[in-house]
Amino acid sequence: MRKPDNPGRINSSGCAAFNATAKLRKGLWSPEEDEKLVNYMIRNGQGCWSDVARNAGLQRCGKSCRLRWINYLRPDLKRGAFSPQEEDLIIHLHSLLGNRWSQIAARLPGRTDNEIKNFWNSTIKKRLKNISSSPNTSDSSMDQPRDGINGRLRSNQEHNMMGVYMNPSSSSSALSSSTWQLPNMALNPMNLDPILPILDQQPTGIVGSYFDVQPCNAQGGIFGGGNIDFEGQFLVPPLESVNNEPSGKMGNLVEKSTADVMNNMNSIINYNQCNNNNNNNNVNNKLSENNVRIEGLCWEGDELRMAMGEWDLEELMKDVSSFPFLDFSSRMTSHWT
DNA sequence: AAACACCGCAACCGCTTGGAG
DNA sequence: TCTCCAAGCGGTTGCGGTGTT
Repeated sequence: MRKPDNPGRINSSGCAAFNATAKLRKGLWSPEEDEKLVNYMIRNGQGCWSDVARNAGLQRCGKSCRLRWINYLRPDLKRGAFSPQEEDLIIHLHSLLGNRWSQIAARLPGRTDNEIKNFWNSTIKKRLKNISSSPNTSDSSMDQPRDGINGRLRSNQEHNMMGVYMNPSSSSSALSSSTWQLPNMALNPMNLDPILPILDQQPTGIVGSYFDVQPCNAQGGIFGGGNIDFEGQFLVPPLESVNNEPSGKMGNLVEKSTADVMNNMNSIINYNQCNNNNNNNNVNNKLSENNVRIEGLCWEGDELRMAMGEWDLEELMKDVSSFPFLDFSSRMTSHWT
């Protein structure tokens, strides 16, 4: 926390528009200031933040008001500790999005980017660091995702394409497990995620893409195949910004069947790199037989690229051979028989 | 009980982006 | 095209609380 500055102190931050004419407060907000801001927002709603600060009678810059409202006073904020499900989701999303806290926060209703950022830096990062501090994972930097087996730092491209830090124990607190491994990724439409209710809050009512991940075995054989135990889960609700974009610009959002999801994913990862077509067919057939359906948001080609924030998938796919965990087919068959 | 170390988190800072004129 | 400004974002700071010695 910061000590409230003298009210007379000239603001030297980014609130340039006010500096010349007003002496602005900095530091912690008093209850009176909070009350003024809340009352104003309730009465007038959000407008230009400079006007909010002025009209609410606050000696604060608009930027400060905005932050206070967004991070603390907003009525729809969820308070209290992060649930294990939220932890899981944050970790999964961070593995995909990196430090795009606002993007992550957009998928966690009631949580702010600041809150998630703090939570990550103080709690999750530390736990991951502890996990990675085994003899084989001595590198201390946790800003990059790492291979849970040998501690090798992965490139951002690898990072973006994989779900890292997957939790083998499913919905329990993700990082409480000492057996964290990189996932072998596989689709599992059968296993509904306890996080799913979060998605009900998506404005369109469309449920987001849902993929499951397969934890690697405890012996470190992440690419070893073998029996599949679908436990770890992986969920990426859609970006609201994507939802709101007109079709044609950001891509259409389409509800698709599980088989379609499979096909999309296969095309996305340039499935030609994977050899076992029989297994792939086997999986798709199995999905079709069971008439299983994922209420999924899917993006194809450019659509997916846009949805993933302009990442160059072709670039990402260049090294697809270095992502054996993306080979769904060779690890799924035993589960479906 | 006091001193110290560590941690969590509210708030700040500086930069980028996008819209308006 | 350029400038200005508001909004948004991610990184950083530093205080108060808590745990440890």
